[in-house]
Amino acid sequence: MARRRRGGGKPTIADVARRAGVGAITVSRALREPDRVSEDLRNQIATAIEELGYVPDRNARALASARDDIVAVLVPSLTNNVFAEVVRGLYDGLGDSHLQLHLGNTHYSGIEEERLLRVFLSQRPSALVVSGIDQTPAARAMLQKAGCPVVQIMETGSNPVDMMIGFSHFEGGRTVTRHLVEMGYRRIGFIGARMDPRSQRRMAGYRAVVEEAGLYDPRLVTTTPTPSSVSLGRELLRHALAKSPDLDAVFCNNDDLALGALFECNRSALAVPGRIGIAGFNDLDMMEVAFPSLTSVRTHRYEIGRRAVAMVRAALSGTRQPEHVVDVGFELKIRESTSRK
Amino acid sequence: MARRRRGGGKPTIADVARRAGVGAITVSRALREPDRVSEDLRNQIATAIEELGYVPDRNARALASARDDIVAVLVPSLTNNVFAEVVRGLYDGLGDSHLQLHLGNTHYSGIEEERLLRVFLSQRPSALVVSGIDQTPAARAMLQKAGCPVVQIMETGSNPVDMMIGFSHFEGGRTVTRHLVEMGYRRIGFIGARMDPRSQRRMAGYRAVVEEAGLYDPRLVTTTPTPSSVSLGRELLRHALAKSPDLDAVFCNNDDLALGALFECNRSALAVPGRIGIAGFNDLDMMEVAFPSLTSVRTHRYEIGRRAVAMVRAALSGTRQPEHVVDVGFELKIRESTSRK
DNA sequence: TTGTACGCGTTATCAA
DNA sequence: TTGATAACGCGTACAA
Repeated sequence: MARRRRGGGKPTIADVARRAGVGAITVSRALREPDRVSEDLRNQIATAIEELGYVPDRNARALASARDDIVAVLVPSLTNNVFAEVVRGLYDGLGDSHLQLHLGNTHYSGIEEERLLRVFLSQRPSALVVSGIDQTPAARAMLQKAGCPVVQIMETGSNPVDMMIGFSHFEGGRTVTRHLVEMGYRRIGFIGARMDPRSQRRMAGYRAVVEEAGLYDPRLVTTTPTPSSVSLGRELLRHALAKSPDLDAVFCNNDDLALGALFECNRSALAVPGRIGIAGFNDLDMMEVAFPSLTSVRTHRYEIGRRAVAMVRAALSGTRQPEHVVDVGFELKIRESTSRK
Repeated sequence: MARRRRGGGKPTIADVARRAGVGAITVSRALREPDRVSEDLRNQIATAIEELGYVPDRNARALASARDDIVAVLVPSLTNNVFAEVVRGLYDGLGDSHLQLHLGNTHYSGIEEERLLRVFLSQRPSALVVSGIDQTPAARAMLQKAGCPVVQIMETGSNPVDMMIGFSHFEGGRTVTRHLVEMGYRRIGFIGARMDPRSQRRMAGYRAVVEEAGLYDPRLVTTTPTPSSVSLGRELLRHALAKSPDLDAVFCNNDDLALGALFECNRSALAVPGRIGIAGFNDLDMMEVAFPSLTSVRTHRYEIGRRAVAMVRAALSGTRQPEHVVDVGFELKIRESTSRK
């Protein structure tokens, strides 16, 4: 009988208004700025909403107000513990703001990052959070004219699109390697998986130190583009030992590899840290618990997530902070796995 | 001079149309159904889009077409490896469809799930994917009248809101425990963290088996609402041993706990599996690599993600599959940690 | 193959 | 404090 609407027949703000005997705009206001609507009307409206089961349509709202409460986030991986914690930080940073996170997984691919950027941009997000500093030129261009705050996370560099928060992976790599040298290891290897830009910079840090110490030997380096895993750590260490039987320490590109390396040593009865020293990167929870406990570099990924959102919120509310690039640093955690007597 | 638009002055489809010398609708079509537009115009339009840097507005599109390509996904955690892999499966299941994932993290809270459901519903998603079968009554009601396909994942049960794909955690718990009994362990403990509904059902499976075998003893059970971690596994095993020094095996609620338990045994020189048998749940990559390798239950979370999206796509295209509830099962992986000679 | 008129549900603007 | 009206940018229906 009644003319059918195009949509699924869901109640609209007009239905609520009619039922509450007020204008549509008043309902709109009651929802967004309750203070500006008299208590009487507010109650009538609330009742009508309840009875009708009205749910506001975000699309219409975004269209009409030319704004949107979405923060689009691009990370290379969700499975990777490190980024999972960044995301946790981002969520927690939201607090009581009305912002919503929109997650995109680039799978460590610049092309995919570009594609997702296009998709997300079409949502007219309030802000953009992207990982790393190695965007493709096209992606960078899109970021530049996005017309909203942009935060690059997990790394620091000299050419921020807008804001930036992270740390230097190169310095991280240097720090662990220096520690290994100081502990007296001389045949210090590097094993790395995936070898994304950040991994490469950590490796560059490693190389800088061993070269400076006159300890560099290409046969000590074992990498693969394969994604990282504990089992891969085991394999890579085996390869490394096959190539250089006199290897006496390894800086593992990340903690999963380090754990795999430890298990391989256990299985082959190679004493850690006596025969072989092991160090990882990121300092996941398990590193401290392992036996022997594993040296690693603690990165502040949760904090990075939190503060990235804080930066976004500050920018959105106009109170943009003076420092657009913040380096949260890292912390070397020396443990049993590199402490030979 | 020119009247300013309300929006940020971003180019619209009308701008593109004007520049390309065609009607707006033709641009719209060129974007969505390129085949229905002559090649000439298509090229002109593409050029205009390029020059203007036009990005379509998804909000306007969703509003006008009363449809949306978003699949809203609610998971209890993103940090948890298990759900991270589910999400990976979901992404991969998308394939070449135009669907987009919208992720929400409920933090294992029914209240938060309710809140997010409301938020997501206001986006009028094309489909909904939620974790588990323990929604609050209010959440369940919202799901029921969502007016779109709904998939409950990671568990099976008898009252699907719509579709469902997962496995029985109760059976999973029974299977591991039975294995432990069969291997001759007699003082079989259970350690569990977080104790969300799925953990509880696994524990119920454990209890069913040990009771049947006349082996049940409440002092063998150690649980905590604290989120799971490797270090917590270590602590819980320590507590368990303090309470029951004769403990000879543990079914760990998940693999992180199992790894922590293993490290604690290593550290305390308790032979695994000789003195203590250890079994985990989920079968993460590291379980096979550990020394000794760790028995676990392989769950098909990636597959669950993939197939959940497949079910959504089928439902959306009308070719709804006959079976609305699918049980993908699990697989007991027997390894060194429970194989005493 | 292309275009015109109109509606989608909401909010901004301005007036009452 | 409240309301009428006109956008917001795009897609549908129908016509050309």
